[in-house]
Formats: sequence, structure tokens, C-alpha cells
Amino acid sequence: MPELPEVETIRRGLSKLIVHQKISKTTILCEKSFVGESQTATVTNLRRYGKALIIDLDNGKSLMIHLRMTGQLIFDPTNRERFAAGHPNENFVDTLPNRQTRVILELENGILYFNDQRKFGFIKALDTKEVENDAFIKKLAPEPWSISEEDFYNKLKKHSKSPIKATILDQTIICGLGNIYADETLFMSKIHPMTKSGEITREQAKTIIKNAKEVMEKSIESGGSTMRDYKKADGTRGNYLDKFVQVFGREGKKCPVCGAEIIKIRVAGRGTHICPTCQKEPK
DNA sequence: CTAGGATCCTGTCAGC
DNA sequence: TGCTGACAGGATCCTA
Repeated sequence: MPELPEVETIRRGLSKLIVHQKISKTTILCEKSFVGESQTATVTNLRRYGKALIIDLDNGKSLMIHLRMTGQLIFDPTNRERFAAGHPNENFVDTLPNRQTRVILELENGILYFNDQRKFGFIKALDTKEVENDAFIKKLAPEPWSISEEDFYNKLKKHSKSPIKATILDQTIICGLGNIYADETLFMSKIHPMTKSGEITREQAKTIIKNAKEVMEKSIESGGSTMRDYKKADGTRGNYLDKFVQVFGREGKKCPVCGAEIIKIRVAGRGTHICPTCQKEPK
């Protein structure tokens, strides 16, 4: 799914479109995709905690949205170009609703579709004052921009037997990274993903934080994964990852740093992309 | 307590 | 063509 940069891209894009707009009707096409009571109220603000998006309403309620692996938010304004972001696939440009549409929110100025192929994502209605007490939100660690090097290093020591990739994917240790940015961060840091977290030095911990910020900032600046990148002007399909990715999904291609062949391995149950020359295997 | 694997679900792709 | 298993930008649950 969308990782932190994609959710931030959605937050920025949707903010311009739906703040001050009233949700007049909610259609739930898949029960498990919507938790709690549907709301009829006006959007006041959009916030983000790691990969979770919060839509605050003027009736004391909020909609918490987690896209997980395949979630997307697609806003079809009346008389304007569509804004689509999240997991990039044909739904961005498809006629909606379609069979992957799970929830439809009708606003004054357009329709917001929540599409989710695998149904792992959800929209959850809760009291605005309870957002920060939500079990998931509450245990999130700080994002790379605010985490302290000391805090991060100590957590690595606590999970010393786990491979570093598994550790940085854990949102209660450092928040925001997913499979793509974890691979990119470790590549930039020249650290093999199988390295035991306990073997990571203070200097390396600092480097990981710095590179996580750098790659995610670059992604946010490039506009994340939206319809604009997905559908090129000539009608062909683009890949927004090309704008900043160095190893993810590039197995068989050359490492941009040393020219060696990038390989794909399996770490912590996830497909993992490395340069075997730049990222030395731990002993 | 941590670590690792299975699990939720739909769809696509490689291999036979 | 049809079948099978592997895998997928996430997080939780279960077991050892």
C-alpha cells in the first residue's frame, strides 16, 4: 500500500478539494470496509498520523482511513479533473464505481470513492477527541523527522535479534516506512537488510533516520503516486517510482552506484531488493 | 517479553 | 486453455 509519502500526497490533494464540503450521503458496498456509523457532516480538516489519514468533521466526529496494501481514494469533482491517489492501478482512470469500490462518500462538489482490491483497508468513524486514543494511532512511534537518535538506537537494541529491515518496518519503532522506502533507505545507508538490529551502530542508526527522511521527502516533493503519473499524456502507463527509486522493483537491473546487478531476496517475509556489492551480507 | 510465520482478501503472472 | 502456486507498497494474531 501507500506508505507515508503517498498518504501525505493524498492529504494535500484532498485538502484543497473537500475541506468545507458537506458529506451528504455514504454508501457502503463492503461492510468490513467501514467501521462505525456513517456521518452526515462538513469536512473541517485533514490530518495524518504515519500512514493513517484523518478527516475531521464539524459534528465532533472523524473518519480515520487506512489504505493498507491496495487502498485508493479517488475524488471525482463535478466539472473538474479527477484526483486519484494511493495504490496505483487502472481504478485511477476507470469508470466508477467498479467492483473494487468499497465505500462512496457524496459531497457537495463531487464524489469520493474508496477503492480497495484486497479489502485490508478501512474507514472508521470515531469521536474526534478519541483519535489519539485509538489503539493503532496510540502506539505509533515518531516519524523520522521527529524521532530521537537515542530513542531509535535503544529500540534497535531491544529487538537485537530481528533483521534491521523488519525493525524499520515496525510502526511502533519508527513510523512511516513501508516495503519500498525500507529497501531504499537501507540501500542508501549501505546496510544489508538481514543485519541484526543489535549490530547496527549509533552512526548507522543516525544514517538510517537521515536517509528515511531524504527518500520520503523526495517522494512527497515529486507528488507521490497519483493519476497524473499513472496516465501519461500520450495514454501510456507511467510508474511514479521511477522518479526516485534506486533498488525497489529493479531486480536484474544495474545498481545506480556501482553497476552491479540488483537482486531480490526475501527478508522478514517481504520481497527485498538489494545491491549485493553496496550492501554487504552480515557474518 | 521477542521472533517468526500464518492470516485477512482479490487479482495477476509464471510455469506446467 | 486451464490449473497451481507464488506473490503483492500492511498490520495483526498466534505460537514457540
